[in-house]
Amino acid sequence: MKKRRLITSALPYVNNIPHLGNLIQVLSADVFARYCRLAGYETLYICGTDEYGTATETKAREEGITPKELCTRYYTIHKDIYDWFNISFDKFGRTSTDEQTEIVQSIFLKLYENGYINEQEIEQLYSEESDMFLADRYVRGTCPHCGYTEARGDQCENCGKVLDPSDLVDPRSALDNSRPVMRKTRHLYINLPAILPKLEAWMKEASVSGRWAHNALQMTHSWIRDGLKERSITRDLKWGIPVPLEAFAGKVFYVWFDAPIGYISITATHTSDWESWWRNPDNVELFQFIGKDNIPFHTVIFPSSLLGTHEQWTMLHHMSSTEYLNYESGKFSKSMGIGVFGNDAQETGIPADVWRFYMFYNRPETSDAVFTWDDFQEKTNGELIGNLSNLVNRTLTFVSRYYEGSMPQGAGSNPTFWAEVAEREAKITEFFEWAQLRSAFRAVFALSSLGNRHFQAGEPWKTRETDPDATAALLADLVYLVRDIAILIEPFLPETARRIAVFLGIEELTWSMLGTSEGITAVGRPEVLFRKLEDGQIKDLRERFSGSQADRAAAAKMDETFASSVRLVAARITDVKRHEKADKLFVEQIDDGSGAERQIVSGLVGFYEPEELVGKTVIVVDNLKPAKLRGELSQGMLLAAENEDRSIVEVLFLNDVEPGTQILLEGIDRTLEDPPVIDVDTFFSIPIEARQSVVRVADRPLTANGRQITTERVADGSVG
RNA sequence: GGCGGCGUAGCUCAGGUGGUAGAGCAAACGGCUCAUAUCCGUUCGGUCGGGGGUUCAAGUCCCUCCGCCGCUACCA
Repeated sequence: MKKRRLITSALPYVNNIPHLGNLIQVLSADVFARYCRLAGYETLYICGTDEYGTATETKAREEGITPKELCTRYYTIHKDIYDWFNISFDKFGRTSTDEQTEIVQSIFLKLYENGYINEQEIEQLYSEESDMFLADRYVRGTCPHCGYTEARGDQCENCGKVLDPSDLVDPRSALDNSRPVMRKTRHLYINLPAILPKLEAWMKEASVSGRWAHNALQMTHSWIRDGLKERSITRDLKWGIPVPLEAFAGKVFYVWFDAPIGYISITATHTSDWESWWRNPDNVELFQFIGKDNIPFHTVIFPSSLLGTHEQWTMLHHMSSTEYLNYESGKFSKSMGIGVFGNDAQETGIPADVWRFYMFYNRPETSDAVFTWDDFQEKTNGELIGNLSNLVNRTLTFVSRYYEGSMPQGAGSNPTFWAEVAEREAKITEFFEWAQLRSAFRAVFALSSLGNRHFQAGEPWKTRETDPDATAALLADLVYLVRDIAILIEPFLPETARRIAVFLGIEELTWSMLGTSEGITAVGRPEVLFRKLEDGQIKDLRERFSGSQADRAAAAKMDETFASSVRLVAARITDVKRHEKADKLFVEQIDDGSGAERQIVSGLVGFYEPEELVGKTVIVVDNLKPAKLRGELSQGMLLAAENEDRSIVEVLFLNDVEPGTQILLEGIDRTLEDPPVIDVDTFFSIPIEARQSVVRVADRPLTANGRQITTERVADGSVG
């Protein structure tokens, strides 16, 4: 009796539109689920959007709609994309449901009864105006580290320091601008260390029987080694699941606690019999498909939550974690809009099966992989069309042309050929069993290639009249091989498999048909399965979705960007001290002409002595967000040129330039009066270089009082 | 600087527990014509990032250096 298989793919966060890199997990689980169904396992594939949490609450607030409305909007986008890719979910649900509330609360209460939940009292900011505790990111104020006035309570966007909202100087509510007060609040923590012995006992066995990947195990172990502590599971938010304790009314669970439980609750929205899946470890195997960044949640946090209930749950059996898919020369990036997104794929006019083909042919199974348009074209034309599609086409065309579409009747099948096929099919099945999808897929193409060789070696176009009996037998073998290939690719290319089945007059493909030679009586004239990807088409797509094109455009106007975002001024160094707690840093007092005191920190120890700097006039980035370097405030940054190996660092000194003078780009002589505050990354995104001893941005030299700024020792190098 | 990952043929990638380097594509040549100028065969091609070590034997283990990516820092 085969076990039932419960399959999940990581729940995508609702307000992210998935790109090809994200789609891999959902597609992988789909292939596995389709395989399991064909192979006769009772299968359930569950996924859905993860909806609770501050991110959606904030975004909904900004747009003036309810979080639920926002989620519904995005849920539809997700669903459309997955539908287009033919993902065969048994249920694609969402986490904002009554079932989720009920199950999360009951799991929590079990943990609570079993003593794995602790509470701690902390002080948090509270808005009396809005009558609510403020989530970390709803508090704004002045960063205690760098002085940035718009710092958020969770993290200062300026200096990047992780903050506690209570650290903020002069805090205010981002909702109503009122001044929040400190108020005591209590939060609940799950005691993961207390559950650890159970977790380890379970993991020791599960990781072996489920054949967890080496890297997943290693990641889990290191996570346990240096990170396992009590984790807070509640928040003072509205958009979430209420904590079912009177003393905690008004609080909700933190998303990471409830999200994995979404797998269970979504099942519950699909069938009232959900416990037969999730509370049935003896008969159900759980396969989870995730990205490599998600491993600890599925190996530690979620299992711990379940183990802590002291009840029976269906726990993770096999985990398939994919690596990253990169795009052309870089990474897929949601924030920067780089790459191909789910909705883009639809608009290319390229069928879903072709996308699916390439995603699996090049699935990032054991290491990161790269999506390139050239490779996409090459693999599609060469393998999908030249190899597999061609075998189908040449075989079926031959039969329908020379045998009027009826199944050739010959001297019986070739046992040597079928022995080889059977061996390969067994291997492919084994790959499928452990979700080694890419290996399985490639092996199918190798099998197809074998078919092409068999066809070629048999030369039926020659023997058709000289030895009709043998020729008919050969063709019959090939037709059944085509049928087998249709079965084997169904999980990957469902639409294509269905079309081949139609040519062969087969209603339903199943794994048990593999290797058999019966059931087909007639062959229809096949239509071409795929159109080749043309050079011009690929070129257009590459340009349309090219990040580098945007980069080129940006580079072309880099000087403009610089002129409108970076303000450089001359400043005189009045004092230099060694930083007491740092080996490489000087702390300089400077006069920037404004009369105000100003301090900057520079990593010049070893390159300059203090007396070489005092009294000199240097160039300072004026509108850089202040930062604290090893405890000392740095309000700006001085410019220095360095050669390639950083063996020479040359501070850019100015002669006869008054402090406060703005440094300009030649040809763009406009001063910047009210510059935006920029962070270091923004600053460094615009390269300043020394070329032939002239300091430039793009090709424009920097000038002070109309004179070009030059270097003495570093003729060519970068400036920062 | 620290932690993690990676570096295998022109390209995209395979290579549990160490035992004479693999696939596909690209390139060159030849063959075939049933098939979407497709298919089949042959050849070419790598001191497995550099160096050192352990071993009878290392792409595979250890050390070190270099380069790239991610996170991070007294980067700037």
